[in-house]
Amino acid sequence: MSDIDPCDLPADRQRGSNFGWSLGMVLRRWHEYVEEALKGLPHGSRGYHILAVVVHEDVPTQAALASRLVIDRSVLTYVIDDLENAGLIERQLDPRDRRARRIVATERGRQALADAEKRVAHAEDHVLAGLSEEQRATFRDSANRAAEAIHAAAPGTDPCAAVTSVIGPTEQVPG
Amino acid sequence: MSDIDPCDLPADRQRGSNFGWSLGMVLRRWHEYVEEALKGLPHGSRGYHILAVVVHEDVPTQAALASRLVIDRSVLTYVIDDLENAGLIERQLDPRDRRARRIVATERGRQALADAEKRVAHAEDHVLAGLSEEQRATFRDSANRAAEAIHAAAPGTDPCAAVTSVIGPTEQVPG
DNA sequence: TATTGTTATACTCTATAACTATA
DNA sequence: TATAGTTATAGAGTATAACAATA
Repeated sequence: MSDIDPCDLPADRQRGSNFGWSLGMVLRRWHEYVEEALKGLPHGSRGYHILAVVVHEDVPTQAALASRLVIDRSVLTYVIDDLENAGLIERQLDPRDRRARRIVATERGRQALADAEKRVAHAEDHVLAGLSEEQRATFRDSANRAAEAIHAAAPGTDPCAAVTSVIGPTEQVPG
Repeated sequence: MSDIDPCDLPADRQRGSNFGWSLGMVLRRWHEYVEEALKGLPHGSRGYHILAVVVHEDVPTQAALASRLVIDRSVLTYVIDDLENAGLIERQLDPRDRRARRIVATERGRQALADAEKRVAHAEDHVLAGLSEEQRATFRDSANRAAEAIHAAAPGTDPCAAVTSVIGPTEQVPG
């Protein structure tokens, strides 16, 4: 905790990881391809994620939806505005809690999602063109698993406090 | 090319991919952890990526460095400014082309990088805590492979034109 | 007093373009 | 004219906080 852990890294990690850079590259390209593929869907990939959860999962309120997707509720407001204006979802009032809004997809929204899912699947295969089909499947699966673990570990918590105890607040620039 | 490809998706992809969301989750957490771990290094993870390439690879000019990392040269300018002010790198003049600047690491810069690499490796293991050690290694490797393929396929090209021909400019919102 | 959802504001990144000095 | 590097500006995306209605 006080010093830098002199743990032995495997040889291929001695010379520095570019994992973060690689992830950024892949995500950037994913974004470019998917935004292009989802033109016409309000807020593109963000609207897609929201619509997918609304259709495939049963989320009671807007707040729960925001928590599920780890986005701010103030963002959710205007994305939902535009999805609703496009006729893809509806805000339903909860008679038991008049503050809450339940978001449900319209038939048109379900169709739009089905179409979007095909497009996204195609785009993703092109983004991961450097991998074999089997590697793509494994990569997808690992990404989902890692993300769910992150989400489950700290659903809305600030991770900085935790990591400080692991990494340690030592000098950064020697000299 | 004209219609939506009715290709058969595997069963686990019928109900929609959350791959992009997952990648975003992982990258966000990576960023949080690594920025925390690299406090004191100018520009955090971005300075780290640049320093790593400067130390481990032989890049002749700033422009080549920007191309290698796929960042804008105008961004490179001020990051390099701060890395240089911290004494981690130097701008060397090329006697054969007085416009060009060759970026080289100082001894202090190499030490800072070695320290940063240990911290980043630790942080990454925590980010991927949901995966086994073997899965982490595979995931890293796939990310690097996919990113290099993306970089090699279009080093500086706009991918939108290409994807349009693949996805097709069909209707997005049915009705 | 706490929570749901909305609105308004500020801040950070990034992309873009203008500028200089060389070639 | 084209390129290397620098500087300045505008836009998008995000985070934050204040607000009204309800619990």
